[in-house]
Amino acid sequence: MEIPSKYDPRSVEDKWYAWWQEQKIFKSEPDNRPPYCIVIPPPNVTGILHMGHMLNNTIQDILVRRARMLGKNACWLPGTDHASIATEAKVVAKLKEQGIDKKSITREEFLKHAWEWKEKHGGIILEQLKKLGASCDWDRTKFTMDADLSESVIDVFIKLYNKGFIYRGVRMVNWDSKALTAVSDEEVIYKEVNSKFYYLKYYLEGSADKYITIATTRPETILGDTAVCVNPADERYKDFVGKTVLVPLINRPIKIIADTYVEMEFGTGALKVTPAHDINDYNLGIKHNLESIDIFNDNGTLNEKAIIYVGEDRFVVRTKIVEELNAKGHLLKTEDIINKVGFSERTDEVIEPKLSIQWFCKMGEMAKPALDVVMNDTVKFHPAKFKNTYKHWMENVKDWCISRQLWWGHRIPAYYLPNGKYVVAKTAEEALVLAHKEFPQFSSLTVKDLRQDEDVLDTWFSSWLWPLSVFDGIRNPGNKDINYYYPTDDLITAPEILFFWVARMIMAGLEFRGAIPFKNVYLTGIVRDKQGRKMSKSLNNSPDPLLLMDEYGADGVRMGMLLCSAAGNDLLYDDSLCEQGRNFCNKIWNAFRLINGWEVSPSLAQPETAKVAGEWFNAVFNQSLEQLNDHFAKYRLSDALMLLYKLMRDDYCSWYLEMIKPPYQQPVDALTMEEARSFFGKLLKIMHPFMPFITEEIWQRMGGQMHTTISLEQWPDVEPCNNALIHAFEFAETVISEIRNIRKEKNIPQKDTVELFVKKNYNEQPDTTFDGIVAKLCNLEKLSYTDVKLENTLSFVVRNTEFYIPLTQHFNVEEEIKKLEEELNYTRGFLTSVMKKLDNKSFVNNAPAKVVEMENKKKTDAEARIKVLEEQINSLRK
RNA sequence: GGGCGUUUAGCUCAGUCGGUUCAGAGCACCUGCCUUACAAGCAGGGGGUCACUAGUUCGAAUCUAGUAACGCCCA
Repeated sequence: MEIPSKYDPRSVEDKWYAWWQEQKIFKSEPDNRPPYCIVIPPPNVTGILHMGHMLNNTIQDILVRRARMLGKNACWLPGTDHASIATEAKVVAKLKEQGIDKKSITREEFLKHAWEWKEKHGGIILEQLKKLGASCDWDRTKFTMDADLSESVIDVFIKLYNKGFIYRGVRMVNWDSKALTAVSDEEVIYKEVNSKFYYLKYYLEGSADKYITIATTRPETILGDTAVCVNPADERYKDFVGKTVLVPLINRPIKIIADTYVEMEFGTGALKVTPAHDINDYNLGIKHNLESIDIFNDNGTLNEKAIIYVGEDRFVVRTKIVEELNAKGHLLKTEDIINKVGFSERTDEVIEPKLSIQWFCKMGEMAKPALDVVMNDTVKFHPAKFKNTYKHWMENVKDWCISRQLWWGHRIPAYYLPNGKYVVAKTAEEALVLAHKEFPQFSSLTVKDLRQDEDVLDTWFSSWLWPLSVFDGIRNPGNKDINYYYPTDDLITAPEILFFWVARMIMAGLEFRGAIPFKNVYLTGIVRDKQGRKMSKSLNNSPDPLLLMDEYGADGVRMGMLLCSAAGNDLLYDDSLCEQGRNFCNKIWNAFRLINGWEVSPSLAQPETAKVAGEWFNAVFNQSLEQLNDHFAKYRLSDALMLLYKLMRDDYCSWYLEMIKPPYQQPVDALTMEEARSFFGKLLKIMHPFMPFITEEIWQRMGGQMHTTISLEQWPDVEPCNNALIHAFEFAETVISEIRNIRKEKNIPQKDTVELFVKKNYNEQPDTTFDGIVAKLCNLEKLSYTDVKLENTLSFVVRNTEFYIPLTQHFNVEEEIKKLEEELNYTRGFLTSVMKKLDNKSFVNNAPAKVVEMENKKKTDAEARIKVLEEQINSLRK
């Protein structure tokens, strides 16, 4: 059967993926092998596969597949998270399209729609991962809102509440007035925007001309002002402190207070204080016992406390109020400034700092041990530089706002009594029991009188349990799975979520199981476009991974992603990387075609060249395998792949196969064929984690045994081998390269044979190991040794051995002399630099003996070479 | 404003213990080849003041300090 000269991934990939699944290759159940486990960073159910997932999941698949081949019981557990804000926004939008307003339906009705949406769209991304070749145990797929995982979340809430770690409090939160929920600090993106600084006059009470000027970027918030603050050391305002001014337009009297918090140089040095709408003002308000006036509704419109503009949007009011302030003589001037404004990561709405009652989780006590395990490398970060960032964050950790004003998610298990007090329990029934116990005065209370908290928990409050809850480790801490797979081995994620996911998983692991959740954290970079911009929908600069895989093959794209991705570094993605991956697949494919096309003759003996070639490649392979294992141990996957690329392309294809290639249309001997196939098989195995599809395809074609998959082959052991051979070949390689150069310079075609004479000097004995190979690769008619210089021949010198190619018609004495003189000059310069060191007494006295010895060897070698070159030049000049 | 990191070839990056495995790799580029596995290929080649300055040292891309540019996180 004719094998096409181009590898076609499309005809291969789906076939093998389906077969792997059918054969349950990725299935894992506890047994007595050592486990290797990765839990997937659960992608968001609203998500579709993007380049970040491609990178992240390729890395996970490589690690899992290698572990499987190392004989471990490898389990890669997939799943998704419910992404409360993003999903709820999607569902609300979808309902709106259908003409349904969220407010007009009940919570239960809404959740029904949400679940329908999840069932329909929630699994898309996992299906896409299969295209990539992800070797997940799909039978174990989890979702953060599965019944068992949900129960775990609620159990943990109750546990932490009873421990006093969860409390309810009034705090300044980041309010998203579009999503109508508080968002965490981590979900606020600060962007620089062009703003205006408005200078406003606040007149002293009862005065028509005395005023104090404040500067603000948010004039609409003056309606919530409850003080003006100046620095006590500020001479300009000394007389004002303690006096009363009137808030413009509404004439509310407020005090002028003094606090060193105010910077005299900033703005006018007088600060309007709005405790309900600015975190710094809030703190100032607590200190000075100021009133907080919240003038905003949840949707960003003004409420009746603002007195004017009630019901109008905050940004509309900003424009209007400036006009009015100007018209009424309160606006002194405006200035253009650039300031940073927080935007919601989810809705891109300007975040409103807002006072509200939220649920919080105390972090201090849990942070301490979680910091320790990272600092002492119980949990290792790759690259380690992220330890610094982690440390800084953990030492300045703030309490975690865990409530969200949404319906999609885990509802907070707090039940309010008619008097506003509450109890925390798993069910309403249990809550009632508790209520009766804690509040005996409500003895007639029934379940119907209890009102469950309307809010749900932050999605991270379920993801932080992920490595535990997917194995049911919260509800059933003694079960077989959790005991076997936990702690998991490696976690692969982005540094962006180091704090609000990785750190919290470590905390949760230690808090709820007393053990770390994973041993290694591999932090990937962000995939950017060629110009270094983040990939985003709005820029439309992100390629569709599915189209990419269609064009270059999953293996090609996997290789493309990985080639440029040192751990922790951002990678600048370009299609040409995938092209390189595709080309490499084609190279491997053609190596297979070559071998596959050889006819074997059982009667042929193995030629000496093929024997040497086999020994040499065996040595190279084992040396490379050792390095490869080392790269894996250090999580240097990009280096590992590059090593494989060179091993396959340069060493196997360009050198080894050319060494053993039988003459055109001649058969190959059986032993050489066997060796070539065996090496190829080993190469396929160690490349398999990176390129699972092509390696399986060729493996099957070579073996023709459908019952064994390369995925379960054993990773080769490093065998002892002849490393001296590798070194010896370097000399032969230089000789071959010199001859190729001469052919090229003199335009001598490869098919014309040439003769080569070798003259050893200084009584050196020739190492003839590679002579046959040199002769074969350079198409030599004859390779012979000589004791005399040959005249009128082309020549070159390697180390201090002379080589002659007797081709008189190509010989030009001037060119030869020139070439040799260039080398002579270079070597003399080299010797000078060596002598400089050796003549330096401090160097000889202080440097380690080994280093000095090396310099001495360089000296002798250079001197010997110089002598050979000089003699040759002299003989040419005769 | 505070913390951290980065700066090596046109691009993306290695460079572990300061010293011949130290100036490297891949890509890109240039030259020559449609040589019978592969032009998605082969064989060659050019290209860097290791950001800058000072210091430590016999010796610095590597260690120290400062400067500059860029990036990330936090406020």
